[in-house]
Amino acid sequence: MSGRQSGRPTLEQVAARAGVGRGTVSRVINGSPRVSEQTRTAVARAVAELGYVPNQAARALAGSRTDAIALVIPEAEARLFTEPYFLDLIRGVSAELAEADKQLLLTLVRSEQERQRFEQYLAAQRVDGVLLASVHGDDPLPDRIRELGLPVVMNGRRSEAEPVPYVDSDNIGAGRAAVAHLVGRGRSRIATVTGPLDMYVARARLGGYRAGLAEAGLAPDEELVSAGDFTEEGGRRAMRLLLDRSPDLDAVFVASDVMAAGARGALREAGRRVPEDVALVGVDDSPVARLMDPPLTSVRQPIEEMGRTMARMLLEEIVEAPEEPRRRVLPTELIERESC
Amino acid sequence: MSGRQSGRPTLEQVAARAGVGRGTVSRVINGSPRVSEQTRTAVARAVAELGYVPNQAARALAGSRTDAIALVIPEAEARLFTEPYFLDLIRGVSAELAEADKQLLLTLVRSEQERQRFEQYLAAQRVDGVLLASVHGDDPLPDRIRELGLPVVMNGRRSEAEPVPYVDSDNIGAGRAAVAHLVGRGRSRIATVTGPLDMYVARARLGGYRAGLAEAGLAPDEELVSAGDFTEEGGRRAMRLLLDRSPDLDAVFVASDVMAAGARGALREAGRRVPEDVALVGVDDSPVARLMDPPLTSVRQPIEEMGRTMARMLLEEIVEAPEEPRRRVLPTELIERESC
DNA sequence: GACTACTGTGGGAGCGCTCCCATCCCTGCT
DNA sequence: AGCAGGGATGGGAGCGCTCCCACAGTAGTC
Repeated sequence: MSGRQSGRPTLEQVAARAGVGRGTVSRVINGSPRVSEQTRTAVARAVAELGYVPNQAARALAGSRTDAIALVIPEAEARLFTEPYFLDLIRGVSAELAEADKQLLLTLVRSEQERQRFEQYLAAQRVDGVLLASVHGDDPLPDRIRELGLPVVMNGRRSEAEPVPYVDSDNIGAGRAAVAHLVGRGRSRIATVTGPLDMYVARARLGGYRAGLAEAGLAPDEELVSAGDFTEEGGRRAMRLLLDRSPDLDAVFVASDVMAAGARGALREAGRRVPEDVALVGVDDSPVARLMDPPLTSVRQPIEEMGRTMARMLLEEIVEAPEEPRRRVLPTELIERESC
Repeated sequence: MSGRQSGRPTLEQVAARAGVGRGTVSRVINGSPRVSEQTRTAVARAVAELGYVPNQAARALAGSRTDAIALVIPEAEARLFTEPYFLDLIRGVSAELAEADKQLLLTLVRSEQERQRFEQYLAAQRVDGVLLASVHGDDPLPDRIRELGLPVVMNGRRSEAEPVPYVDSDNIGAGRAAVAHLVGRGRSRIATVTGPLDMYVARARLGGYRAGLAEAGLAPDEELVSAGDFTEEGGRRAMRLLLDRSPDLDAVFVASDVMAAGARGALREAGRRVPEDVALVGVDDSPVARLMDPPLTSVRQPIEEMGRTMARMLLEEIVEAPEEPRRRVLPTELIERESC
C-alpha cells in the first residue's frame, strides 16, 4: 500500500537527491556543526521530500548506541506497592526520556529465569542504560549490570551506604514528619507499623519514626513497634498485635497507606475510633488514603519526580563517564486529612 | 572491567572456535533443522564457552525484524482509568512477550507532538508490531499504523464494527449481569451512571444495562440514565442528578468503580443507606471496590488476560499474514460484595 | 608567491548479522 | 560402476548506518 512499497529511503538516496555525499547527510542528520548552511538546507529539503527516517538498527550497529534504556520492575514487588506507584514512576521516566528522544523498554521480571534472560538482553546490547525499581537489600543485579559496563540508576537503595547511583525519597524525613505531626496533635503514645525490615525503605521510615520521638523528647518503646509486610493483611495483623501489647497507644505511624487500611480495620474491630481514640498517619498519599473513612493523613512521595530524576541521571551517566556515583534524595510532604 | 573489555564475541569467533562456518553457527542459533546433531553440540559448546549473545542491532539490520513490540498508552486516559488497569494490562502483555522472547517498548503519549514522534519511531522500524490501549472513538492512529504496514492489535474498540483487530471485554455482558443481579435482589427502579458516551466502552455498558432491563421485563426510563466521565467527581454529580430526578430509585449500575465511589458519597450526603435503600454495582473490581464502605459489588474484567491475548494475537499477526482482522471478546464476571 | 591551517566534503571500511547460492559428500537407484 | 537427489556446510553479498581518513578549496601568514 502507498508509495513505501519499495522500502523506506536510505541515507544514500537522500544524498543522491540532495546532490551531496553520504557522509554529509549523516552530518546534517546528527547535527554536526561542520556543515555549511547552504548544504544543510539542501539536505533538509531532500529529507523532507523523501520522508526519510534513519534506520535505527543500522545506527545501533554502526554507532553502538541504541537510544533505548530499560526500566526493570520486579514483578513480585509490583504487587506489593500501592498501585499507582509504578505507573507514576513510569510516567516520570517516560516523560523525561521522550524529551531526550530515547525509547523506554519496560521489563517486568517475574522469575529467576526471566532475570537471566534479562541479563542476556543487556549483553545483546539492546539498551544504553538501565533503571532499576524497588531493589531488595541483597539484590546483586545492580552490581552485575555495572560489571557489564552499563550505566545504572536505582529507585531507592539497598542500604544506607549504597555504592550504585540512586534516587530515593526522604524516608527518614517522612517518619519524622509523621511523628512530629502526631506530637503536634497532642499524642504521646505513638506506635508504628513498619514495612519488612529487610528493605531499606522500611528501616529508614522506622529510623525517622525514632528520630521523631527523640526530637519530641518521647522515650522509645519497642513494644510500640510492629513489623508489617506492606500488605493490607499484614497491616491488620501488626495493628492487632500493637493493640494487644499496648492498649494505651493513641497514635500510629503506618509505613504505607495499604497497611494503614488494614490497621484501620483492626482498630474498628477493637472499637477504637479514628482519630478520637487513635490517630493514624500513612505513607504514599495513594488513592486508598483519600477513600478511607476517615480520609487518611499521609506522607506523599514525589514519585513521578523520582522517575524524571532517575531518567535524567541515567542520561547524564551515559554521556559523561561518572566520576563518582550520584545520588539524590527527594523531599516528602505531609498531606493532612482527617485521621489525626 | 573483566574479560569483556575486548568486546563481546561475534558469530565469526564462535564459528572459528567450533571449527565450522559462520552460516552454520547462525543456523544453530536460530534453530534451523538443517544441522547435524554433532555440529549442533559443538557449536553449542563454543557458544557457552565464549558466552556468546547475538547482537540485536546486527540481527535487526540483516533480518529486518526487531523482536520488539510497542505498547502505546495515551497519557490522558491513563489518568482516567482505575489505576491498576494499565499495570495489569502491562503485566499480561509483558508475560506473554517474555515467553516469546520479545521486548516490550512502552510509549506513553502525552501530546500531539509526541504522537508524531511515535509515528517516526514506527517508520524507523524499531518494532515489529504495535499494541494500542484505550483508543478513542475517532482516533486515526490505528489506521495510520496499518498503512505503515505494521500489525496492530487494540485494547477495546472504537465502535461496534471495528475494522482493526482488537481484544475487548464483554461490556454488554457486564451491564446485563449487573442488572440481572440487582433484579435478583428484588430491585426494580434501577438507574445507571454511564461513562462518557463518545467512548464505545461506555455505550456498550449502557447497552448491556438496557438489555438487562428488557430481559427482566422492566421498562426503560431515560430519567434513570445519567452520564458520568469515569471520574469520582463525575460519578458524584451524576448520582446527585439521578437522586434529584428519580428519588424513588432503589439501585444503580455505575459504569466504573471510581465513579461508584463518587456515587456512594452522593448517596451518603442524601442520607440513603447502601445497600438497604439503594443497591450499587460497579465495574472493574478495583482495589477501590474492596475498600469502600460497604465493599462494592463489581463486575470484573480479565485485564491481565486481555493483555496476554493482545500480545498473542499480535505475535500471530506478525508471523502469518492476517487474512481477516481477528477479534476477541473476553467474558466478565460479577464479584459479589455487600453493596447489594 | 609559497607555505600552513583550516573548513567542508566525499566515500571506503567496517559494525555483526541473515540470506542464499554454490559446493561437497553421502545415499540409493539403475 | 555411474548418476541423480538430498542433506550439511562454507562463505559472499549485502542490510543502512557511523567513523574517519583523504582531499579540495579557501583564507591567513611571512
